[in-house]
Amino acid sequence: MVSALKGDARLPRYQRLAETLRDEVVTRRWRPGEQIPSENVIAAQYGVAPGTARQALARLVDEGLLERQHGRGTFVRRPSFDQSLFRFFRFSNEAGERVVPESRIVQRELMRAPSEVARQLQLPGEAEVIFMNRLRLIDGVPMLAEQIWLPAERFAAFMAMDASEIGPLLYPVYDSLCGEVVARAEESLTVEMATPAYARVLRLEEHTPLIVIDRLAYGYDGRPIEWRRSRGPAAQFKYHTEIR
Amino acid sequence: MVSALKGDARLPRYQRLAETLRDEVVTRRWRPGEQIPSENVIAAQYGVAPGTARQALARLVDEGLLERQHGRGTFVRRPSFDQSLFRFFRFSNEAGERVVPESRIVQRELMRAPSEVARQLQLPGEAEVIFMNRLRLIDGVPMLAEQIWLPAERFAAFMAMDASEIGPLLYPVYDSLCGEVVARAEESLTVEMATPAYARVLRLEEHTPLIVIDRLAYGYDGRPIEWRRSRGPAAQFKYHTEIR
DNA sequence: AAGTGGTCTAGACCACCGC
DNA sequence: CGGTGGTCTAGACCACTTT
Repeated sequence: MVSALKGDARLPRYQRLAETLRDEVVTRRWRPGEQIPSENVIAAQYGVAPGTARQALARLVDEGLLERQHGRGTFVRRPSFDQSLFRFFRFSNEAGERVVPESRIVQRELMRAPSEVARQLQLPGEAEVIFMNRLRLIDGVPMLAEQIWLPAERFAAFMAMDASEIGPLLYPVYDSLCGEVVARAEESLTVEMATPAYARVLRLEEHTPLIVIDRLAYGYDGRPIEWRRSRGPAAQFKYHTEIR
Repeated sequence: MVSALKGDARLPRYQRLAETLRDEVVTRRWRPGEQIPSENVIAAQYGVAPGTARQALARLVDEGLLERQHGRGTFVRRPSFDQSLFRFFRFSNEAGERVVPESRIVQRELMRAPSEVARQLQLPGEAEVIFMNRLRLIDGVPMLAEQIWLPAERFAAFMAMDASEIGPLLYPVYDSLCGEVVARAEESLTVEMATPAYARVLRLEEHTPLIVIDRLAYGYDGRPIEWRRSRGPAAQFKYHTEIR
């Protein structure tokens, strides 16, 4: 039997099919890394021509939701953006090699959400959040100071976890422990002068400029999951982009 | 009679057709703003199915080379990226409105290319370049200090032009006077401390951080056209981006 | 009404992958 | 080898713009 397409019947079929398939990912019936049915199967399932199914799949690949591999199949893309730091900072160790910075959680506690945090995470003002203070280090030298906030309600299992068992990559932990998958994030960059406290932590002179990166991470369903603010030395900052 | 497709015959037709059409733009047989033949005409012209022509056109739209308008036709896109400053700085006048900064060319002269300029513009070390020093101001207050270098050989007509007749947008002037069309550009951002000279020009305290934007602009053919380095107050800097 | 791009169909054949 | 996605064809019909 043919399944129904979501959305307004006046919309193009490939758009309605794309929305229908997107929903499979959003509701986690299709999970990251998983293979989805072939385009012929999907076409038959929803009663459209293979070319139309193809167009829908192409759109979802464009959006970064799916990945296609010639001869193998179509898969739900596993988002991974912990390389994101490298887009902004030149981090290398003494040998000049690029490395993933080591990670040290300095502090982790429950608190009432500060007003900006509540606003960013779209929580009521009195909501509880998990607050973390984290350092990223290379060869033992602190390169980045991060503050991280999570809605306490959805991250109870994370709060219960032993801090020493948490590796440098948080998003996979969010997924496996709390079922929260980060699908995309918005970042905004500004420059500020190091306060004495940050200068001490990052071993810089006072009144050295810092790059501040605010990142709001969203799930597939568009809800905010995590807000973090990272500070690093502006001297290490370099960003490259193309425009047209 | 059917025209020949460019490129290796083992490549997909739509790729070869895309390259062939790209060449029409690169060689300026099709000029920015101009309408190009319809997909049916192109398909017949090159002996491919309309769907294949369509695929080639879609790719060129993706690349930003063409624009399609339903019911009207397909057009060579007119690149325009002087809004690029707004991606990095929040410039507004006393009334809080966004404005295109006024432009004042402080200096314009011929010189031997400094080594970095020669490298960026891919010129021999002894080549002559046009050097410009330019200020961008809002309500008479300098917001941005720019240094601009052009290959003297290709920009003789620009050098001859009266400086007072040059508006805030240089790229259209490059096009109309010298036939040099900027198709894309690469930018890289870093932070540095204001030297006394820049602090004075931009009316900032000394040891204030500046954002430095290096921009190398390329023509459709991939040759570098212009190199510029702009400096503005880091306090006004804000950059927003999405990752997934 | 004529011409354009947008959607959709129903195939064919090819290239790549894993068994 | 069978199954997958990638390319290509040759149409039909629709939606939009212009004359």
